[in-house]
Amino acid sequence: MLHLYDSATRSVRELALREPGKVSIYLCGPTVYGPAHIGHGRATLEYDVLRRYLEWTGLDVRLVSNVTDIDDQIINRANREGRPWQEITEKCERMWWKAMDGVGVQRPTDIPHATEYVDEMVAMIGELVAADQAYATDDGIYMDVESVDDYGLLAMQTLDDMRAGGGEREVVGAVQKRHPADFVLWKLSKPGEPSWPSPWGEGRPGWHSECVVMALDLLGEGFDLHCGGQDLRFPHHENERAQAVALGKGFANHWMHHNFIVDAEGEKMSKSIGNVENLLDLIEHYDPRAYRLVLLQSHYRSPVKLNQSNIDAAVKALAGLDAFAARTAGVTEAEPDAGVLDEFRSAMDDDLDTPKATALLFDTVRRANAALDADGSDVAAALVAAVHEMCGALGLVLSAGGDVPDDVAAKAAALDAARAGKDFAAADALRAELQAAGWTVETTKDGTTLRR
RNA sequence: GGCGACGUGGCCGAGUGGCUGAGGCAACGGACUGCAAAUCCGUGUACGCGGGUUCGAUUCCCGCCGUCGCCUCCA
Repeated sequence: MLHLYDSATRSVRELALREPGKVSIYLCGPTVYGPAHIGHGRATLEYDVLRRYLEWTGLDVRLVSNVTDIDDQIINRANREGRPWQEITEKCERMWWKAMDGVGVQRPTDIPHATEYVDEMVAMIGELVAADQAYATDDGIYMDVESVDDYGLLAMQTLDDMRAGGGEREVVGAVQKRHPADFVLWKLSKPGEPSWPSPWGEGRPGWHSECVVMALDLLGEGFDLHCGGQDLRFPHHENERAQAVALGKGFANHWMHHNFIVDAEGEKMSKSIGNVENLLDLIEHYDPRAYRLVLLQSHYRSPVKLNQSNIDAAVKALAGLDAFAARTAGVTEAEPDAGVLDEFRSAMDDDLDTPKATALLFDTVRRANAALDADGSDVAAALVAAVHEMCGALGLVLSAGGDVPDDVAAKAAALDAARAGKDFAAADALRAELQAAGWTVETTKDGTTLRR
C-alpha cells in the first residue's frame, strides 16, 4: 500500500483508507482568472500520476477538484477590462481544460464550482457565527482562529510564533480583527460587485470556505487525502482545517503538498521558460509528454528546474521510448515481468518515488532491447508488457508511429529495394526525402521502419 | 525576525555511515550497419565551506556561506 509524506505529522505514513478499495481525494483547483501556467501544470500532473497509479493498483479513486469562480482577482480583471466577470471565468475555465487535455491530465471525478456552493457556505458560516467562533466587522465575517485548538498544525508554527515573526507585513483587515491571522469568511460587497444574499448582508464567500464545504459535501468527514501546492499549506489549508475543526467535523486524514517549478536561479517560477509563457504555449512548442517526464524524473517534494535544455533532454529520452514502442509493436502479448512490477510498486509505494520508477522503466527498456537483439523473445515479451504497464500507471503514452500512408510505405519499399540492389545513392535520396517529410527513418537489415 | 526546506559530475536529477553514486541528456570509445538512424557494450578525481562524532561522513552533529518557500491574495 502507498506510503505518503503527511504534512500534518511530518512523516511518511501509510495512506489509510476510510473505505477498503476506495480512495477519496480533494485537490485544490484553479482560480479561473487567467491562463494555466507552468506551475499549475506541475500541480495537476503530479496528482494525475498519483491518481493513475492508485487506479493501476486496483483502487477506486474519487478525485474532487474545485474551480474557484468567484474571487477578488476575477472581479479586478472584470473591472479592469470592463467585462462581465462570468465571461472571464467561463473563458478561463475552458482554456484550463484545454490545457489539461493537452498535457494528458484526466478530468477529476467531481468538479464543484464555488458559485454552486454559496448557500452551503452561508449556512456553514452561520454555524460558526452561532458557535461564537466567527464574528462580524464592518467589512464582513471573520474566523476567530484563537478559538481553534491546534491552529498552526500545518503552518508548523503556533499563533504566538507567527505573531512574534511577522516582519513589516501589512495585515488585511487589521483594524477590526481580533487576531492578525483571523481570516475572512464572508466579504460584504461594494456596489456593482457580484453578490449573494446572506444574514449579514449581500456579499461573497472568502476563499478558504469553499473547499471545506465542498470536500465535506462530496467526500464526507474523514476523507483520505487532501492535496495541493506547498504554498497552500498555510494559510489556505490551515484555514480550511480550522473551519472543519471549529464545526467539530473530521477533515482530511492525510495532507500531501508538492514543491514548485523554479527557474535557473532556483526562484519560484510560474511565468516563462524560454519562449513559453504558459501551459498552452508549452504544449504548442514542445511534446507535452516531455513536461510529464521531467517531473517524473524528480520527486514531487523537490523543486524542479524547468528550462529549455531540460525539456530537450526529455524530448530525446521520449524519442528512445517511442522507438522502443515502434520496435515492439509486433511483439506478442505476454504476462508482464513480475519482478519488474514488484520493484515498480515498491518504488511508487515509497512516497511516490517516481525517479526510481522512471529509472526502472528505462532499465527495463534497455533489458528488453537487449533481449530482442539476442533473439530472446519470451524474455522480451514479458519485459515489453512490464514497460507498458509502468507507462500506463505513470500516464506516459508512447507512440509506435501511427499509420503510414500508402504512398509513403511505397517509398519505404523502394528504399529497401534500392538497398537490396546496392543502389545506395537512390536509397539515400529516398531516405532524405522521407526525413524531409517529417518521418523518422530507421533502415535495418530487416527492412525500413517509419515513425513520426 | 519566526517556521520549513535545499546546496551532488558538463547539464538535469536520485540516493547512501564504508562494499562498483540510480536514471535521463550531452560527450568519448567499441559492436552492428553500405553510410546514417535505432539498439547493445564500455568510459566519469561528485557530493557549498569550516569544525566535530566515528576505525571510516557526501550521508550524523555544530557553525558559517549561499539559495528557495511560507508567514494577506498564489500550484
